[in-house]
Amino acid sequence: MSIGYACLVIGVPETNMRSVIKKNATEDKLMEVIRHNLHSFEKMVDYNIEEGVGLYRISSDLIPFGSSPVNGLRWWELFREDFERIGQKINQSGMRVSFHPGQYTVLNSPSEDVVERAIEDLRYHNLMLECLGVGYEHKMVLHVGGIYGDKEAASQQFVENFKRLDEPIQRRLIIENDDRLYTVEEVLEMAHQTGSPVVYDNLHHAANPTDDPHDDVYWIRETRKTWKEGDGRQKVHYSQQADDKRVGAHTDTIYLDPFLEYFDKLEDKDIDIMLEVKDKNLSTIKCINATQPQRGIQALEKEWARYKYVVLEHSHTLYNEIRELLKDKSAYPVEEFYASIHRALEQEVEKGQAVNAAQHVWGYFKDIADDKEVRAFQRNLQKYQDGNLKHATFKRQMQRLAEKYEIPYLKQSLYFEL
DNA sequence: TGACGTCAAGATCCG
DNA sequence: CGGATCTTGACGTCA
Repeated sequence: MSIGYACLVIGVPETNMRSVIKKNATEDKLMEVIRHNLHSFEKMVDYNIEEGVGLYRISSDLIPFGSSPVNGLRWWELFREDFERIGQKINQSGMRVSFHPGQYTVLNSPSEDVVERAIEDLRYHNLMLECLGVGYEHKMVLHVGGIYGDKEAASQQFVENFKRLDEPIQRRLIIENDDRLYTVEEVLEMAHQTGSPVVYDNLHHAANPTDDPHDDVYWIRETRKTWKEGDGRQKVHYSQQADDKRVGAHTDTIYLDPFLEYFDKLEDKDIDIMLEVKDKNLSTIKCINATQPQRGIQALEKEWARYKYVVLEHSHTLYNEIRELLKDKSAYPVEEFYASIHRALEQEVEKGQAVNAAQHVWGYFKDIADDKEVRAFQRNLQKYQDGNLKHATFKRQMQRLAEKYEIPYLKQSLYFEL
């Protein structure tokens, strides 16, 4: 069983992705951005290995205009060594990677041009997986596409166009129920014709249910049957409904109570769960820790190192409570730990508390900062207290110092991210 | 024609 | 001039 996240990571240095707009897409610029993005990708893979994250979705934007004539670079040759090196890390660690071409890759479109570009886009994604040298259990997830006034005909069109894909791409492709058009039942019907495994997305199902009501357990059981030898473990997407947003919009973070309820009900734990959530790796580590008590209190202490200053800033009371909670080294109070962090983050940041936290952080610099930096900090602190400097700006100044003085403990702190 | 989703680039504003 | 903040891009479908 693995739990994973999509594309981006929070609070890990050197993992940002860059992009290029069409009018600036010169060869030089494309080379530079691809090199940068591959470096970031490798750092994310390293992070995943370090943290024991076994499932990861790679960003489709890794190669800008990867499937478009705008990018004429033979990137698969130019960066062959990078792909191979990263692929080896993936294979050696047992990590499973995937791609999820977006809502604009539409295989069943009535427009031949759109279909051709969708095929080209899938080739691009598949080529990256081949460059990495990963097996066919590393998949590409696709939505079915549009309806165009006749769902039955559009479904048949999907099946027809599927046949046009190269054989390796057919083997990689898996299809997912979406939140508006194709229900899991309809996707299963197509999957029976194409032989594709089906990814069950619980929130899409809630937003776009089948006529006959069935629960997640039922649909996970049904979609499991589409996963065959060589496809790897069954994969599902999991997310939670944000109360204050439209139906189908997911929460910013995964709430452990409903997640654990979902998890406990899973009939077969031999499954990979891709979380779709704004806080990405943060929820992933939380859910991994919550389902793997054998990780021990060290796992929570490691988490605490990242969260402590942002918690302190929100609530001194909860900061102290969590410190108490972690004192018993034989216990594993994972649910209380994350519940307290969540409660803290929900609280408004009060100025006095923010100043207190900032002074804790400043402690890392006070002996190494030069006079100019010391004066700047004191000036900013005063300005912030007087209401003349935004909280975020004040913190960004300190983040710069953390980067300049290469302080690992602060560079990985969520104090600068949440 | 806007909404949908996403995030960084580009553009512009400000001190 | 550098940094902060706002707008655009890139994609296809549907209402």
